[in-house]
Amino acid sequence: MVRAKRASVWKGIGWRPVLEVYKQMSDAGYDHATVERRWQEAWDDADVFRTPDNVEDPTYVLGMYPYPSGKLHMGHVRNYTITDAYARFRRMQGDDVLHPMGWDAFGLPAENAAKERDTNPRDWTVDCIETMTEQMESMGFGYDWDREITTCTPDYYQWNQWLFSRFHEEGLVERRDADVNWCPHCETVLADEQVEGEAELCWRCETPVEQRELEQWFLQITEYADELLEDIDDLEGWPNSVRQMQRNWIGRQHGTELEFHVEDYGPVEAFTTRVDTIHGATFFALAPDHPISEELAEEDDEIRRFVDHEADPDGDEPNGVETGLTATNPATGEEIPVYVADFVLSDVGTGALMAVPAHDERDHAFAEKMGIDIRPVIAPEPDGDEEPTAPDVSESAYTEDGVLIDAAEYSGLDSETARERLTADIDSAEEATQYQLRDWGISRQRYWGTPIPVVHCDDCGPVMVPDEDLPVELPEFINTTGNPLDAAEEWQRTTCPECGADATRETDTMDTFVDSSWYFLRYVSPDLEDAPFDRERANDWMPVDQYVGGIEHAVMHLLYSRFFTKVLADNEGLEHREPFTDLLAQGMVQLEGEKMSKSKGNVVSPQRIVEEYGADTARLFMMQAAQPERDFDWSEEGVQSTYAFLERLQGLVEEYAAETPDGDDDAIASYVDAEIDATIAIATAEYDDLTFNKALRETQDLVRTLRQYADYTEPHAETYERGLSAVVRLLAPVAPHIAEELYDELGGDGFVAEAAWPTAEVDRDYVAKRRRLVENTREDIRDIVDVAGIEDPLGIDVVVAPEWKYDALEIAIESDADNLIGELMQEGHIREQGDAAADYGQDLQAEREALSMTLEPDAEYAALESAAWLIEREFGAPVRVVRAAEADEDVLANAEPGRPAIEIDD
RNA sequence: GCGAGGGUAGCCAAGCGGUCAACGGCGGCGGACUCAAGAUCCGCUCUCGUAGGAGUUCGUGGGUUCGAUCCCCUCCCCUCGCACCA
Repeated sequence: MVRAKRASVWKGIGWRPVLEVYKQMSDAGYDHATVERRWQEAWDDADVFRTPDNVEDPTYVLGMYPYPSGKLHMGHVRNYTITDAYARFRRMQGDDVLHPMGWDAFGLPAENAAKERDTNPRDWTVDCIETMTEQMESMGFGYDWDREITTCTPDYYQWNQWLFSRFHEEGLVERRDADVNWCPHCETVLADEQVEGEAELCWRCETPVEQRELEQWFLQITEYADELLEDIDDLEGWPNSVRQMQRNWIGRQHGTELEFHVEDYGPVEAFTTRVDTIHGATFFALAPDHPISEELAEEDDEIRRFVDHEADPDGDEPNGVETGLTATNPATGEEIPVYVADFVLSDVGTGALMAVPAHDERDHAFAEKMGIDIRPVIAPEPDGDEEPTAPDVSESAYTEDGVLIDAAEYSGLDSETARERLTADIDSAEEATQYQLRDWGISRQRYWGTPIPVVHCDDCGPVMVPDEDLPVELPEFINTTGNPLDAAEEWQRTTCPECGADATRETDTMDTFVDSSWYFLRYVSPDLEDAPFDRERANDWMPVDQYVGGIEHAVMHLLYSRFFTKVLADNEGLEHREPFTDLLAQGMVQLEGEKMSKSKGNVVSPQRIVEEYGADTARLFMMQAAQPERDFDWSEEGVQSTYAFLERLQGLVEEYAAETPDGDDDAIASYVDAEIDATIAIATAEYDDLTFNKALRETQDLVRTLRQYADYTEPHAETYERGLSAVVRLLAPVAPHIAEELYDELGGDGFVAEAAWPTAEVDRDYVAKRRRLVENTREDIRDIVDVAGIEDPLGIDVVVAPEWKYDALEIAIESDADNLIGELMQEGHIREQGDAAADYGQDLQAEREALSMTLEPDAEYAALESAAWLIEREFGAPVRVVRAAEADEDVLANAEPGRPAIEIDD
């Protein structure tokens, strides 16, 4: 309340009628549509974002290219604002920058849309691309459109086919019958990675996936499993979550493969990671679809019934049926019963396992249910030289490593050693590695994709189409159920490249993830006619320095791209084994905590926002709302306040341009000047880190400081302009159009997009100390005024501590003497302060461990002097910053380094 | 269950050993301007305090430390990924 009244004291102090200007501004609004269009055209005319082929090693900034679905959504806008802002930042820092855009243009939605609209996928896709290109331009994204790629053009997809042939030559392509995931809705197969969650839903349409057996083409990514796994450790620029997801997906496990001899059937291979527990194996279990189970089911009704009806691999309960057979434990020679059990999965390990109920939770549950022996053979490591004692396994299994017990000559060994010994000692046992990763099935029974370049000949079988006959182009679209290529009979008819006989074309097309596994290489030389990419230039320009996209591609696209890169490195002379140095997985744009989706009807249209507020507002709001990797809520209020901010900034710049102020280069100017430096230093570091939210916060703070400056006094023109110019450039990566406009207004040469990034030499630590000092001092004054109930201060003295206190503080920090006061008193100039020295010494002693250096006395004086206007402005009273030498003794008692004494006259 | 990331004032969100009762924004409150409203500007927004003080706070409970929002451990909750994985 006290402070409220004070406002009247300094009303009207202002150098000019700022409020009037604001009022006119807000009535007029700012004409974002005109401004934005003007600069988009200007950039385009001047080829600002072109990256010539002859640059040496540009900073490669890339957003995951979009599927052309028709309209940009907020996720796209966020994704591409991040890359655009970063690319623009790097460009202003003087880097050559490669920032291209293209289209992931093959895919089922185009086929569905074509059917619905009675058109064809190509026309539909081209339309979508056109619309989205316009939208991207209206957002002000600065791409090198000369490098645009579109994967559904033969120019692009011929290289998918060419690469397929190269993979084939390297033995990385295989065709085989396989149980595959079949989406009945999409009428095509899906890779394992494209099936989501426990319910096994199609990643595109969320239809439950079925199993089918089909002849399929596979790329043998498993050949690279080890390298793909091990190189994850070096991907330090990637988020941990993504790295971990890829590790899990590859799922490598080291263990032992060994044979159990099953009565009547001979040796059966089992895989285990815990061969050290083999003495506790009390039964053997087969998957329901294991060949032996299937054979048994032929003869045994009980087993038949179990396999066909009861087995439920998805249920929580382990179910099983006894076969009456026994298996021989290769370590002990013991005969143990064989079960068919549904918790054994045929695609894990070998589909058969030795079960050790004492040391495995699942085996334990099954044994309890079936009344099978539970025999502990691993004990926890005992303390000291005590004997190991068997763990209690009646309730649950003991699954840790430990010391072997009741294990014949292996008793007493630790688990690790026992595993090595047993693997060596058991005849049929050998070390083995299992992976969860499967080969990548790329066959899709769809039209709108890259035709697999293969011809089927009755005599020669499947034959690769020779390179000179590539591309195999898609025929005209036929609107039919199932795969349109199956209906394209004429297209199918061809001759065998090997024997010349009549033959038919392969009608499967490639998974569109093939397209995206190398598109980042095509941008390097998009028009090259005799190779997918220019090898030399790719070696110079790759890898992508900063890649940005959604987390949903953590496994699929990002793993396949790594795989392709490694294959190209091994066989095509690419000198990089990883495609993406730094990866940012951007967060979602939500509405009231929920993901935006058409089905929920909570979608905010970027187009509407651009129309109402402009692209700059949309971009700036998004970038300041949260760190790029975090989810955040869209907020209409937030957008409005961002818009208002831009309007105010424009008012500030226009006012300056209309009439140059004529203030002095005084203490206030030096404060503003220091704040400009501080802002530049901090914002630059934050831009480097892609933490735009923090960079923008600093920048907006500076605008506030500048406004307060101009409100308070007539600014020093040079300082003020430097501040405005810094703000404009710091904002340029995120709000590029208005930045161009204001840069122009301030008389900048050329484009701000090509202007030099502002620089400042300041120490962030120094800035923090200075700001802290000023802030603390202001707070202290507020406290005093408040607590003491001072209505109307007449004058405020801020008194810097005497030099000897700084000396004493320094000594206190450095000293480790028990008696600090004694140590201080050894200094003559401190000792002569008498009681004051003793008092301060006691204070220091009390806070001994918490002391830290403040600014030097002169720096502190200067900082306070330059910030005095803030205090005057706030409290409406003249402020004197006083050096210790000019102050009274009794006042000085309260002054400490970093904490000036305060005297308020009321 | 395993793994990754989180839990900070009414909400969003910085901070990640002392300078922290904790930046900033939104919301709310008071004031300036206005005939008024809006916009804009200045403050306030954990509790108590007549000169900068004190108390209680950063999911929970412990611990390390002279000192913890910040480090370690337990537990709870949220989000994401994987999962009868042998």
